[in-house]
Amino acid sequence: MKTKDQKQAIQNWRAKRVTIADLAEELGLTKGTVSRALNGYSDISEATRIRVRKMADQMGYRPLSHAQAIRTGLVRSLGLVLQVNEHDGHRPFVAEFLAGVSEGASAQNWTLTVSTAENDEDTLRLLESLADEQKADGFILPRTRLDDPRIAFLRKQDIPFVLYGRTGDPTGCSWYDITSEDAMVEAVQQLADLGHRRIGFIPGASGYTYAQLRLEGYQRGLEAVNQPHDPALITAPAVNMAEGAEAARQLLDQPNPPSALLYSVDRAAIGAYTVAKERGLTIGRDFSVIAYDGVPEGSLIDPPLTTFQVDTRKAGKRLAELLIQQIRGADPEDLRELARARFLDRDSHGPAPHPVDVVPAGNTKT
Amino acid sequence: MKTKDQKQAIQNWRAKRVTIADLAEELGLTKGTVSRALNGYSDISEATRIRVRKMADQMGYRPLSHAQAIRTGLVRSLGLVLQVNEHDGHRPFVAEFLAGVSEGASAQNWTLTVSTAENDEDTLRLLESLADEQKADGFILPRTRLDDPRIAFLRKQDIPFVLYGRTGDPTGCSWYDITSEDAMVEAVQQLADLGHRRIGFIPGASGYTYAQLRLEGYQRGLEAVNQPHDPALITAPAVNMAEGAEAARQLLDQPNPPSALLYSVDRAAIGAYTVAKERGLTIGRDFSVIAYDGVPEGSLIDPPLTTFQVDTRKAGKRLAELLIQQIRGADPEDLRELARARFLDRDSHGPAPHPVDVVPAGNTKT
DNA sequence: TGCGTTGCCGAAACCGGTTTCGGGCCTCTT
DNA sequence: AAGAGGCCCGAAACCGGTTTCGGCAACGCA
Repeated sequence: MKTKDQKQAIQNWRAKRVTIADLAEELGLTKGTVSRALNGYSDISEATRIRVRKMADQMGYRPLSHAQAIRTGLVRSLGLVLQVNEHDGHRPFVAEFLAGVSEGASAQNWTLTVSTAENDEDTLRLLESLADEQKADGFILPRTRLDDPRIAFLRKQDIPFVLYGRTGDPTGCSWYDITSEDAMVEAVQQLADLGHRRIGFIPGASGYTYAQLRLEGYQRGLEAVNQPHDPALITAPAVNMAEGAEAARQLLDQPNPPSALLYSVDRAAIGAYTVAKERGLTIGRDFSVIAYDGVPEGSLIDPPLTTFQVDTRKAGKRLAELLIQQIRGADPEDLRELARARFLDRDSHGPAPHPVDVVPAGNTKT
Repeated sequence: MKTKDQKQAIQNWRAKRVTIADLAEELGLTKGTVSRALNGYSDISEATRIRVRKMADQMGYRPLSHAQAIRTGLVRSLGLVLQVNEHDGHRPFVAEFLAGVSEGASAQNWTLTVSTAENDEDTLRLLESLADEQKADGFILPRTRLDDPRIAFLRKQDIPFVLYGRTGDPTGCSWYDITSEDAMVEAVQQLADLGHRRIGFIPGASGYTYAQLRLEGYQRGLEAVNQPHDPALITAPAVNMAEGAEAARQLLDQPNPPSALLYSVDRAAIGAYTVAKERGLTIGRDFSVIAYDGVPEGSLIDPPLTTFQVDTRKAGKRLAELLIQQIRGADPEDLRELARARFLDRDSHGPAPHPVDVVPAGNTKT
């Protein structure tokens, strides 16, 4: 079953690694005592605790997490299942997100187990087997939906998890999220201040919590600036260039077209650039565009896209920290955090083209 | 140290999970026998082997990899350390790559442990601790260099690894790679066929194997079409938009400027678009651009970028498979695979602007 | 002085697997 | 018919940790 080389290799690392038994012998104690000392049991005297701790450092002892796991059931690993065949609006962020999670995890000497799935069924299957085979002690769920099968599953199985995003039924859920709804409110206000009186809205993928929240943000924004809700100003969901372009056409072709388009998603907003070129319009002058996400391409296109930037890396880091806390016994409902997106004031938005009746004072960009 | 909830939770999954002892009891055998039966030892009769196999399936027995690991030293996990603060030309591919690796790994019931690092030192430290703590049985090394500290380290420690890319000293190395040098040859030939007599080359990040190979490919291409090597046609390395633009300026400002620019990296090539706009030139007509990588933005810009596409997902998958083979005892030097990039014939290249003396017959794009 | 606490640690079981060792039974020779 | 050998499996040690249990010694108190 095994080659000689392999056995040799195994021999090698076995020779090097210092075990708890080595430590115990060196200290003149038993394994059990050493273990309890290191794990802070109260029946170990302060003196020996320190002595053990010191010797452990000195000898470079590091317990094997999977040897511990066999008794404790914890492998000190966070699970992440990425669904990759969706609209790929989030792919540019994967690296950032991983960096964050990894940073948060390895700071406490935890690791990250990643897996990818094609669809919901796959995802659930993976969550199940990863949990069952104890490859991960808990999971980070990105891109949450209002009604999310992953949440239902993990909740039922009593497996710890944290959400990147919020969800319909928050019972027993922890999360970290960016308040993109606030960003939408802010965007509407900015546009209204610039004289825009009809603002079109292009929602994100339906079913996802973020899409719902951004829509609500848009609506709250309208109320804040005393503009009427007009269903004709809200298009079908758009998450990529083609859909974004289609949405732009539909809005601009109306008898009373909006002078500003508020996109839920950057990559859809890029579609508006195609439409502008088609029609010889200049974005930022003939009509305004504001979006959300902060994809890198946004700064490359002409004019650079006004949008909101998300600190994806920090999100990953906080999620890792929250999940670890939860696995260690914290109450999930105490672990909820929100942060704001950063406004990137670029050139795809500007004053409304046709001067309107009343422009609020002090907001006329010369 | 632990809450009651946690103990309860542990109780729960313990109750459910079927262990090898359960299996043995059900079969009227001992753990040892069952274990040997499942692992294909020769001292178990075919009959009982089948009986055990069947019962295992029926009861849904799945061994805990970390329980096995404590004796075997193998956790059935692949390690991947991503360096994230580099020029981010490869970030868009991270998701694809992960999907591939994950696919290859989970097909054989292995998992993937990911970690990120800021710099070389970090990376080595992580490799060391992941290997030492047996979080991974081997590693996949992306973005290899001619002289790669990771390779030196892992080789010395006798830890299995596979390269995504090649390296200076191939002793004991396995790899999967795309022959981007062939792509460069092909590009030069295409351009020469279109009448280009001076082709500029913009190298990738120095130190990386790919950069060296692509440069050699460019030079081989020149020889194949009988064009002279002119050092003035080779710029400093460029891996992002700014550097790419600078390289374009430098080449186009020469007294005898090239009519085509061959970039090692897509994201640098995008810089040429800025320069074209600055000078009122049209890419694909006034001068040609061909690049390499196949980043998504390439199809969004105007004109769409002619480039070579890499099947990153497949690369990840093959790498996972190769690494698993190696860990199972295969000779690393038998595990080497090369594949070709796919030419994306888009619009950023075209016939040379100033008709030249001799145009090879049959290659005049009308 | 006697007795119950308390503090502290050793001994041993335990977790879920793997691997070594030895021996019973059957078969095949001679 | 007896010895040799092979086929199979049980028994037990082992891997590197954790956790339970019990007991010894010192201490406090009456």
